[in-house]
Order: sequence, then C-alpha cells, then structure tokens
Amino acid sequence: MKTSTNVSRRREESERTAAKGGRPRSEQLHQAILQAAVHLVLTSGFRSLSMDAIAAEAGVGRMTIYRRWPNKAAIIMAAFVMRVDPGTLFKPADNFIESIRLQMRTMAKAFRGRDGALIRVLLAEAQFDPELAKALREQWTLPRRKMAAEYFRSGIRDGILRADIDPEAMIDILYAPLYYRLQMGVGALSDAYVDEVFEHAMKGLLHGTK
Amino acid sequence: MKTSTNVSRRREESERTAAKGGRPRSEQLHQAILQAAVHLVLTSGFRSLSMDAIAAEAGVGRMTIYRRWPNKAAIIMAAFVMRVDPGTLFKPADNFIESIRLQMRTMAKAFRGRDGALIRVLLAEAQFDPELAKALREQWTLPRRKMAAEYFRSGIRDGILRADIDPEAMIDILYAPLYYRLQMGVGALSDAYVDEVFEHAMKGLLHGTK
Amino acid sequence: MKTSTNVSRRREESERTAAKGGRPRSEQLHQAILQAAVHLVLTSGFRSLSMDAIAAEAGVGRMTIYRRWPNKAAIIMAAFVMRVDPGTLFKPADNFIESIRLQMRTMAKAFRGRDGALIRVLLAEAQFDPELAKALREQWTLPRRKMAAEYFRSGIRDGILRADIDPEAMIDILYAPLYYRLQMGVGALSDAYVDEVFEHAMKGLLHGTK
Amino acid sequence: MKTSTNVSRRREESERTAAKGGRPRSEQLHQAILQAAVHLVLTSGFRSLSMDAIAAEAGVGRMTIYRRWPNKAAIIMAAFVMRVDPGTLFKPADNFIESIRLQMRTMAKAFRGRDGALIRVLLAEAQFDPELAKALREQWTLPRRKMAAEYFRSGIRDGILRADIDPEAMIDILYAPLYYRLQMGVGALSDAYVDEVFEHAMKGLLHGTK
DNA sequence: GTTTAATCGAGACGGTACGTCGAGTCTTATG
DNA sequence: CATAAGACTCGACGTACCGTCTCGATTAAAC
Repeated sequence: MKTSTNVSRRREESERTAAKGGRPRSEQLHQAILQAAVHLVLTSGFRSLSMDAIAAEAGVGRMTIYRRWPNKAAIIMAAFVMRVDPGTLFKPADNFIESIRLQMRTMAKAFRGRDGALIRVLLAEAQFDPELAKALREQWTLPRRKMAAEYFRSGIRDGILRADIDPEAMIDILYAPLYYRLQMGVGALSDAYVDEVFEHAMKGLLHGTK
Repeated sequence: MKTSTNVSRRREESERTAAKGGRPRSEQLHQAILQAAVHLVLTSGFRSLSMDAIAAEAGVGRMTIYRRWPNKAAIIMAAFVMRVDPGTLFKPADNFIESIRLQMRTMAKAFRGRDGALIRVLLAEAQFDPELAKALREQWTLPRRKMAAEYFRSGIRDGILRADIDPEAMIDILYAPLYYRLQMGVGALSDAYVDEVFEHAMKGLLHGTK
Repeated sequence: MKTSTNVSRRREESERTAAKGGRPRSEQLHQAILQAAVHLVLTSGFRSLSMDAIAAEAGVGRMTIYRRWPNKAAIIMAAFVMRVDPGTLFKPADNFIESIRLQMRTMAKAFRGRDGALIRVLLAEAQFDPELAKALREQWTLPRRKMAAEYFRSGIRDGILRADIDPEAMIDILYAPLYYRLQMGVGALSDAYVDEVFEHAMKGLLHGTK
Repeated sequence: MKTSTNVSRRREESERTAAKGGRPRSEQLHQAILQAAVHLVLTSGFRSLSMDAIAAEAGVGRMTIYRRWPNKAAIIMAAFVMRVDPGTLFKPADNFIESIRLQMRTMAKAFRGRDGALIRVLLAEAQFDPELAKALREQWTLPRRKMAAEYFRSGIRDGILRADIDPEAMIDILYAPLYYRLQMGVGALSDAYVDEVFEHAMKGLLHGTK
C-alpha cells in the first residue's frame, strides 16, 4: 500500500538521518510533514488533500501536525516559504533594463513549475482565508514588491526610467500579467509571452506622440 | 428564526408572481436559489456556505438544488453569469483612447462591488475545479477578451494605436492589474489607480527614445 | 429494462381487457397495483419495496396509488385479503376431529406458500402500525378465530370435546405454533409437524391420570 | 431543548462514573447508546427511531454508533441481549409440573413489560432482516428452547411426563401462545390466560378416552 | 543509568456537511 | 375529470473530514 510505503520511507530516512547525528527529531518531523503535504498537493490537488492523508503520508500522528499549523493552507504556506529564495530579486547586471526582463523570465519559469502550482493554491485559498491572505502578502507579495520598487526607483534616479513613473504601477503592469496567466488558463507563460509583455509595457501602447 | 422568515419571503413572492401569471414555477425556484446563494456568499463567505443553508434560505429542498447544479461553485457561477451584462464592452465614444479608460473604470467599479466578490470566489474556486475554470473562461474571460481585442485592432487599423501592438498583450497589461488588485489586497481598486495603470501603459515606462 | 417491460405488459393486458369490454378501468388499475405490489414483495422483499417501484411495475402514477391506500402495508393487506378464501374454514367432514387436523394442514400449506410470506410481512409490519394491526385483526385473525370457536363449541355440544374446554385457549394451543414456526425459523412447517402438535395437544402432555 | 438536556445528563453521569474510577469510557458510551436507544423505542416506537435521534439522546456522534452496530435493529438486539437473564430458566422446584407453570408466568410477565416491547420489535424486524433473525434465534430462541427441552426430557425420564412426548412440540404448544398473544392484540397476556393454556395443554383437549 | 517529563503514533470522539434515497404532496399536460 | 409523469419539501441515511482528546509507547532530559 502506498501509505505504509511512504511511512516506512520516512522512517528509514529518519533513522538514517539520526545515525548521521543530524538535525533534531522535531525538525525532521517538520520537514517530513511539509514534504508530504507538497507531494500530495502536487499529485492529487489541494481539494482532495486531507489532514489524515498528510499524516499518513508523513507517517505522523495528526496531533503532531496540528501542534505546528492550524490548517492545510498554513502547511502549504510554510512549505512554500521554505522553498522561496530569500536572496536578491534582480541580478546586478550591467544592463538595467535587461535585468528586469530577466527577472520576469525567472519568475515565469518558477510559475511554470512547482512554485507556480503552490502559488496558485495559496492565492486561491487566501481568497477565503484572511489569515492566509495576510501571511501570503507579508511573506511573499510585499517583500518582492518592495525590492522591485526600490530597484525601479534606482532606475529613475539613474535617469533610465522616466521620472514621472510610479514604481507601484510599474510593478503591477509588468507582473500582474504573469499572475493572470497563471490563473486564467489563457495562453502559456512562455518566455516569449514575457518578452511581449515587457516590450509593450516599456514602449507604451500609443504612438510616440510625446 | 431567520430561515423561516426567508422561506416565507420566498413563498409570498412566489404567490405574488403566480398571481401576476408570471414565470413558471420552475423558473422561480431557479431564481430563488441563485438569489439565496449569492446573498449567503456575500454575507457569510463562500467557505461557510453549505447546500443546506442555501436550501433553507431559498425555502427549497436539497434535491431541487442538486437537480440543477453539481456543487456550490456551479451555483455561484450561474448567478454570476445571470448578472453579467451581455451588452457591448466599449461605449462607441468619439474619443477612442478615453473609451478604453472608461471601460477600465467601469470594470474596476464592478470589481469593487458585488461582482468583484463573486469573481474573487469563482476565480479562486476555479483553481481547484477544472469544470468551473472552463466555464469561467468560456463565459466570462474569453468573450470579453475577444471584444477587447477587436476593439484594439480597430484602433490599430485607424492608426490610433501603434501597428506593432499585440492586442492580447495589451489586454493583459491593462486588465491583469485589476485582477491582481482584486485578489492581492495590495492597495485599492480606485479610479485613480485605474488611471495610473492606464497612463503608464499608454505612455510606456521608458524615456521617449523611440 | 425490467420496469418498462412490466409497464407495457400491464398496458397490453389493459387494452385486451378493455377490448373485451371487461371491468371498469378503475378496477383494472386496482388489480394491477395489487398484483405489482405482491409480485415485488415476493421477489424483492418488503423492505426494498418502494411506492415508486410499485407504480413503475404497475405502469401507474404514484397518486393513483395514494388515492386508494395510505401506505405500502395497506396495499399488501388489500392484496392479501383479496386472496383469502372467504369460504368455510372447516370442511363438514364425517369425522369431527380429523376435520380439525385437516384444517391445520391446510393452513400450514398456505403458510408454506405465498400467503405465508404475506402474513409474515403483514404481521411484522403490524407491530409498528396500529392501523394495520387493526385491519389484520378484523379481516383475518378474528373472523377465523370466530369460525373456529364456533366449530369447537359444536364439538363440545356434541360431546366430542371435553365440556370444560375453552375454545379460545384451544385455538391458541393448536394454531399459535403454526405462527410461531412461520416466524421463528425454528424447524419446518411440515404436515408431520402439524400432526405432532395436533396429537400432543389432543392427548395432553401428562400421563393419563385424569 | 430535550436533546441538550439529555446530552448533559449523559455527560454529567459520565463524569460521575469517571470520578468513581469506573468502567472505561468506551464501555460507558456503549451503555449510553443502548440506554438511549431503548428509551426512544419505548417512548416513540421503533419506526420513528433514527440514528440521529439515538446519537442526540446519547450525546454521541453518529459514527460512534455506526462503529459498533450496523443498524437500528442491531442496537436494540444488543440492548435486549444485555437485559436477558442468562441464568437458569426453570427454578429447581419440588413440584416439576408447577415449575413449568411458574416459568410460563415469568415469561408472560416479562412479555407484559419492557422485554415484551423489545421482543415484539425484534421479532417483527427479524422478518425483514435475516441477520437479525439469526441473531435473535441464536441468542434468544434456541438457548431457551434447549434448556426447556432438557427440562422436559428430565420430566420424561422421571416418569412425570408421558414417554411419547416430543419436547419440541411440547415447547411450541406451551410457549407459542404467549408469542401469539404478544403480537396479535387478541386478549391479554394475563396469568389467568397462562394458566388456561397450561391446563388445557396438560390435560389434553379430548375426553380422557385414552 | 535510571527515572521523569515530553512528545510521539494511533485512533476514537463530537460534530458538520455531504450527496442519495424514499415518502407523501402538488403541478402540469394528456386523453 | 382522472390519469401518468415527475418535480417538489422533508428528513433519514451512511460517509468523509475536521479539530480535539485519550491512550500507551518511545524518546530525551534530568538526576
């Protein structure tokens, strides 16, 4: 049976890790639960995900999960946060503009993969769960918006971007389309698409009458 | 008790309508259910919405609901579709550009109200329910994209918009930010915000080097 | 499909009968319903019997049934009463005593067949349904007890039975065992069993010390 | 409200028992459920008995009931079995014959009370439920028949009963009338009635021609 | 090295909502 | 007008999860 297989898989791993004198057991359980939750979400979807299933997959009692997180969404959120690269958003490239395009491509690539699936789930669930919405905003959305805004402001200071640009609006115009495509099922999140959005936004939609 | 109040409300209305020789009973039930569902979603939220509650609020048996829709999301979808104005998207204004801005404002206003709440719920639920995703795409997203794309293409033909613009990308840049703000809880969906997005997108983000 | 087959069966029969200028249509429906009900009880059991099923089997609307009987049990009761031979209970035989034994055998035979199944169902259902209990008592139990009591009394008058016998108790001693075996699943309701009960009751259980 | 009253009644009792360091909790629930079920059957009848009602009356979740018994009848059966005195059937009296009469009276008395109501329900339900029929036969009918048969056989051995008597037939003649009266609503199950049946059966119905 | 105190797995518990089924009522269209 | 068809309200069914709680067993720390 799948469950017991996974249980023993976790157990064996646990013993192995302990033998290596690794992290404390509590930390191992943490990881095992997050891993199990993500695995189940990616394979079976968030809706058919139950606390029981996570507990079984992780080889763990239900209380052990509830001791750490209040609900399924919080687990996925924790797993997602753990995966997010806390590093810099924009590579300090010699070409300011191209660096933006590259960052957008990186994000699109993430959205195409595992992170995209998690974001989709979290963003959707957040519509019903203010706690989660807050967490998502504070741990994902706002930090990245802040970094982007700062980067864009530096571009304004350096005279590369127009002075009358609002970084917040710029962020929305460039990145909202990625979220839109992630959720809407209207066309792919390809690099070509990213480029197109990027070019259009940069050049503007009107004739160069200014 | 709340329920019986609502039940009788529906019943009285039913008799009144029948007295007017109005719509067939079946159609009345349809409306009563949709109305009850929307009312409950708007007051108590989608998560705490149960088939029982809808049935009670509508003064209707559970089976009558299941006969018509397979789940809660489908009910909300039906209610939403019923509300959507199937008319033209862009008012044939003398000023092509301003007409776009007006349409964006109209949409933002809708998003601020009842429709926004429904869209939020539907879009979120659609992330877990492919059937709903399909319905939402076909009955909401795609038709409006199509109309917008045609309008934009006419702008290109008339030489108002640049010839090298992809209407699809233009749609995303202009409208995705509205969805983004609807969901993210990052700032309000005010007319001022709409204008800002509009202006930035139209003028472009770069210096007028073109 | 089974149902439609049966429906058309009834319909064809109906037309045939009508062509013969037979009983009024209402009476035909009556019979068709009772027949369908008995058929279903005998094949599928009383528990898995629904008004829908009867209506479908009889090719009849549900209201047509409810107009005639208040519930399933009443239908079976009606069907049962219709089958019961309203004639004499005891054949006027030359041998008074043997006539009793014969009557017991006749009853046992009936209990082994279709009537037994119906009695079992009715008697059981009557434990939960006072109306049915009354009907069963008045249309089945009491009439037969009365006839038997009279017959036994004639035996007393004629000096064949002891003068100090209470016919009611005699009825119970002779016939209750048949009902007991019908319900208990303890041994068969064979003629041999009937004879044994009969002999024991007649001779008494004690040594002939009297 | 009735339910909450009963719930708390059970709860308080639970705490009291726990304070006494009494039976394990699981056993308490068992008892509470059986008690609630019997109470409801005796007050409202078996037909209007629902799993929901039992659960509410016992202050218990539905699953807790389903974990233990498959249906209502099984619960009543369990409650009944628990009440049945597993002791000897016939008091070892100095007078063999009178001991039988006494036993019959004891049974009649039981049938007049709570046990009679339960037996009625169980016997009726058993006509539709082979599982229950089997349980009732094996846990009620057959054990008592066996004890009675042995007792009667000892009477034969001791020369008190006639040698040609079949204990099984004797059981039926003596006891079937009690079941008959229990179910038929034909006369009361009084001690006088028991005596009458007893006397008739013992003396035989015919003239002492033997 | 043993004892003590957490922490664990397992799983039963009360509860809520589900989706289905049948009873009995009421409506509509047919003949 | 009575009917067949079938939609309606109501309420019980049995299931699935939720989040809580209890129970031994296992582990880790304190002694």
